[in-house]
Amino acid sequence: MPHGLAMLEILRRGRPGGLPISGLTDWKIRIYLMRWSKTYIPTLRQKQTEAELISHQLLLRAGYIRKLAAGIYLYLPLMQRVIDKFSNIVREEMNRAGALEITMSVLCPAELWQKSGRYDTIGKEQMRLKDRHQHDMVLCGTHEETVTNLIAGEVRSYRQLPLNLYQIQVKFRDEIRPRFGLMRGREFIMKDAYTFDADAESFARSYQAMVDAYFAVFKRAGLDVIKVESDSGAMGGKVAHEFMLLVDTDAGEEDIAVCNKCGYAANVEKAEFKDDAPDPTDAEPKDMETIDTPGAATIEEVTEFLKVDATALAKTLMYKADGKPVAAMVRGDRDVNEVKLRNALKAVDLEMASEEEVLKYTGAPVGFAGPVGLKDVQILVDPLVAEMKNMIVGANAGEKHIKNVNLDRDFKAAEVIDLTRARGGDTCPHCDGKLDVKDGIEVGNTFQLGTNYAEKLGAKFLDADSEERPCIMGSYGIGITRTPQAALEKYFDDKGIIWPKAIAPYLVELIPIKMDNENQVAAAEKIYAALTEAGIDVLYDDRDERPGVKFNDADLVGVPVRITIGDKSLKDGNVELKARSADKFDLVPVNEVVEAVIRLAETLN
RNA sequence: CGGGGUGUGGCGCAGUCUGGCAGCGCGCAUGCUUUGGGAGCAUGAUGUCGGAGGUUCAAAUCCUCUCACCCCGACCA
Repeated sequence: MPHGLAMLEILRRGRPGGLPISGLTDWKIRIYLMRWSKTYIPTLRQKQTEAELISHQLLLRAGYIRKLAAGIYLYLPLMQRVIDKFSNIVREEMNRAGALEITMSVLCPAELWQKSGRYDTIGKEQMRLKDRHQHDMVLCGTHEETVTNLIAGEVRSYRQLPLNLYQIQVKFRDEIRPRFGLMRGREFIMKDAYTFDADAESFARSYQAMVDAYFAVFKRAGLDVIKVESDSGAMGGKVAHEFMLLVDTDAGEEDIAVCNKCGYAANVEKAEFKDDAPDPTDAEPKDMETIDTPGAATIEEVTEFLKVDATALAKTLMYKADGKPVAAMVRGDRDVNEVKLRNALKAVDLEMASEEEVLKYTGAPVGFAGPVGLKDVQILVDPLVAEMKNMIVGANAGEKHIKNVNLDRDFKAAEVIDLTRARGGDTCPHCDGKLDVKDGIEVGNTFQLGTNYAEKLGAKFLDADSEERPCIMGSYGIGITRTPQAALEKYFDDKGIIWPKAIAPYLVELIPIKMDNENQVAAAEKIYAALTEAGIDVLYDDRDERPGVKFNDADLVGVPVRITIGDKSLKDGNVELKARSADKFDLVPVNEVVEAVIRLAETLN
């Protein structure tokens, strides 16, 4: 028996699940069962109603995932292979960057989160439970507390730094509303890395090393991502970046402001901008005048009623920040950026005031709030409003507005601070380019954490001058399960998935047209053996199905390269080689298939 | 948590308004015929109609409670 077929016998008897098969060289260790009839790929013909996004729909239909409960998914054999391939890319690039792989527990004593202070601020998203001894435990959605605790007391000298620890592991966040399949699940897999440095210069190098590694990871995975500035949210710290995959479908969960000239890019939550509106009139302050505006509550209605531009109005929006009333003022044509507002207030809890609360705070129904005469309400004013003269605002009375209102003369601001949400067409804060707002999916993030966690959890060391100092930390995530799904928002057509080759479950799908044709099966076995020996992942569709079924399943599953074996070409000793992304195939002699596959794969994303 | 919606065979759905034998398509099993883009014929299996309680001679259908899931919003390292 030829060597190839002997090996196939080993494979056939091998255990599913990818356990190493003895006697194979290192690079063949990840070989699995690859016959369709022996694996488990439950494809579905019909659209599943539970899925909205195309990527989610495809993963369900092509047999990659199944749902167990809201936001909790099982990864079937194809998905497991995608996860393995992407994880390995991440692992290799992290290791190359000098990070060390560890595994931390999903469970964590609540005590550590109480120490860091996040137990009280992270909210209901954190899953909490008690063990049999009634000890409070949490399920980790991120591991700053755990890893910092690990380091605390163990790292005592600057000589032991820098340190970069990472894991690829399950996370749990009890999302208020899970959706979009793997993109917003409650349980998911994440690569999370944590750096510990002794000083700022060292930290800058560690951070840059992670940024470089991230670009390398996404490039290898066939994904174009951009790095954008982001808000650091509940992580604390000042500087943060997100790695975004820009998409054209409606799956974009984040709005990204991108300068068309200088490369500035930021999450709209964070984005700064220069406003282009004409300078406010330099008219002298006029006397305030209360005017009736019957039936005009919204900005549109008021501008229509008074025949003025929205830029002449100031909106006063009522919020409740940690239980206290707050008024946020932005220009009439602008929207409040709630992240900026939250940061300005340093509030844990921020929500818009209800209709009843607005009535209580302002004495008027929604739509007529204004800063003049507001009592016991903190007023934050956007700079664009601060420079307005003779603005029009709500009168805190039903159906009334006030004209010619001026800051300082007519009301006082607790603070003048940027509260406005950037929008497409705004001018870049760093050059004279224009900002474009695009839809993106976050696939990775990096945070500069400073010394907050190290101080609270006692990760301190002695520096060269024998002084005790807290570690400077960073944390870095890549969504292992979300990224492949995000990729599908870009790589699909009306027939199904078109994987980038590096994260495809298999590189090649092998389809004999007729399984009861000896010549076709013999050629298939030969090619299967040759590709397998060359270390190429092949999915051999050995089912006795009609060709249409096999072709449609192949297109749905999205393996990048397809080899079709049929009588038409086989009579001349050829098989058909076709890229999933192409319309046409090439004829290739049976004994040259391996080289041809490698050559074709080189040209594919 | 607020608003809207859906639970009927493995999947997709009809039936519910107006109570009266639980149906259709796909899939599944067996046989025959087929075989280059989701085959045809024949035969067959599969349901506590999400759950509990109630009304009724009779409940998938009406009433009450409850659970799960989906969509919109708030939230999101």
